[in-house]
Amino acid sequence: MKVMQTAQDTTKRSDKADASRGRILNAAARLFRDKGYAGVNLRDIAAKSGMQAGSLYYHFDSKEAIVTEILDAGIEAVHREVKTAIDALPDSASGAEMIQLAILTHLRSLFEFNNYTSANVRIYSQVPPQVRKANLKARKAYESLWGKILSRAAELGYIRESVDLKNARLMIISSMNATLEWFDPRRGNLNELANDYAAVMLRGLLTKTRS
Amino acid sequence: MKVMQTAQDTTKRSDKADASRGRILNAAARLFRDKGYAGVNLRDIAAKSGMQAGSLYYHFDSKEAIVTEILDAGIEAVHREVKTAIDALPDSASGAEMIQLAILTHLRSLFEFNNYTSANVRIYSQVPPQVRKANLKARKAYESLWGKILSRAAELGYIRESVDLKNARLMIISSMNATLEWFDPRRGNLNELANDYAAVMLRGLLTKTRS
DNA sequence: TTTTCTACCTTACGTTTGTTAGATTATTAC
DNA sequence: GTAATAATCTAACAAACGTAAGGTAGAAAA
Repeated sequence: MKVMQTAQDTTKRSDKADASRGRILNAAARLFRDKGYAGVNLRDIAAKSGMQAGSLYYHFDSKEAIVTEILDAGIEAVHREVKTAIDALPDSASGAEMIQLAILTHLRSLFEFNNYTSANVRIYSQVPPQVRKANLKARKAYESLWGKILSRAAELGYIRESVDLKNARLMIISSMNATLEWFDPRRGNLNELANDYAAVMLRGLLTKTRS
Repeated sequence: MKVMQTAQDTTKRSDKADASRGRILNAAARLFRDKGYAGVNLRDIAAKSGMQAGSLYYHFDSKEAIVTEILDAGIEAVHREVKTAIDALPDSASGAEMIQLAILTHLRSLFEFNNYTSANVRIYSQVPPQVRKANLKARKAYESLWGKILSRAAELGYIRESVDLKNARLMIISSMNATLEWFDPRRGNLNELANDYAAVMLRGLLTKTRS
């Protein structure tokens, strides 16, 4: 199991310690996502990681340290994925294509790659203030990536002038995150969801004739 | 302070007990919304209600009983508000007008009327399974109201045929709920937010010429 | 005025919580 | 093979938790 490492964390560790850290983070991310920050205790995390609660402290300083790392990894993962996908697009890509691809990639990060991004979305508001503060820089950076995507599309004339880009950016991101509350990737098709989402965001619900 | 009463709860109580119950529910709803279900303890709720933790048990059987009542009241409030608003529209109203009004009213319930609806949105996924189950009927009923709104608009020809109405209903509701994560009604204008939201949902981001 | 009941307070219980320290086992270095 | 280090276990702690039981002040009823 390859371990996710945040940008700040460049500590060298043995393979075994790395694997254990990874199991702890994976287990904690899943639990946090499902039960909230305060709803999860260290004994549950330890049990799911195949160890005792006290052993967690060999790898982490505190519960806050665990959740801090998960929050950062969650944003960094979706940021990296979306940036990579967008950068790979040809210059000839339209604004609609850019936004559609960004939507698909963000949703994939939420549901497919790991639980870190979804855990971040779910528990960010419940976490102690200093933890939230530590995650803010990464969050702003990701929001800024969407700002660039939208403003590039706007410069090329793809976006209606009446649209407030600052609001639209937060609307899109938070709307996608909200799919966590109802969409089940085991029952529905993620690609179809992304298509439906992009269609509504880009073209709206209304017919053109009677709008 | 008038107390919100769920449909099931027809118990007669003295004015004083009613007022105390109301303070407890208001305090708990606010705290749950801000810190999550497990993140709030009964001593905090009691302190904000001007009493001691043990006294809560004169009014409620348990922490679960408190949160159950809050969740129900939250959905019932937004349901009632949206239904009242829609029913007051003239028959000549267009699909766009209906949906726009429903969006505005839902957002107002989230941010203005009380904290019950926002508490529901925030903590529903973290609450014990039996509490979630108890709230499910009210949730389904509210979703069904949106289903009616959208299908009526669709019958009248206002909605693009390619739009999946089942998905669209959940998309709209959860997207509005997601504004809780970033919109601050003390800094932004709620009516403008609702207008922006409705504009994107109904007409999308794209210009018509280059879509 | 006395009695009764309502709406609390006080205190305490058993459990669960995050965390620590020391003992113990597994792995690596020599 | 032995020593050293790394990784984990065991056991316990102090605090915080939901909850229960019995007491009390004030209002209402008699």
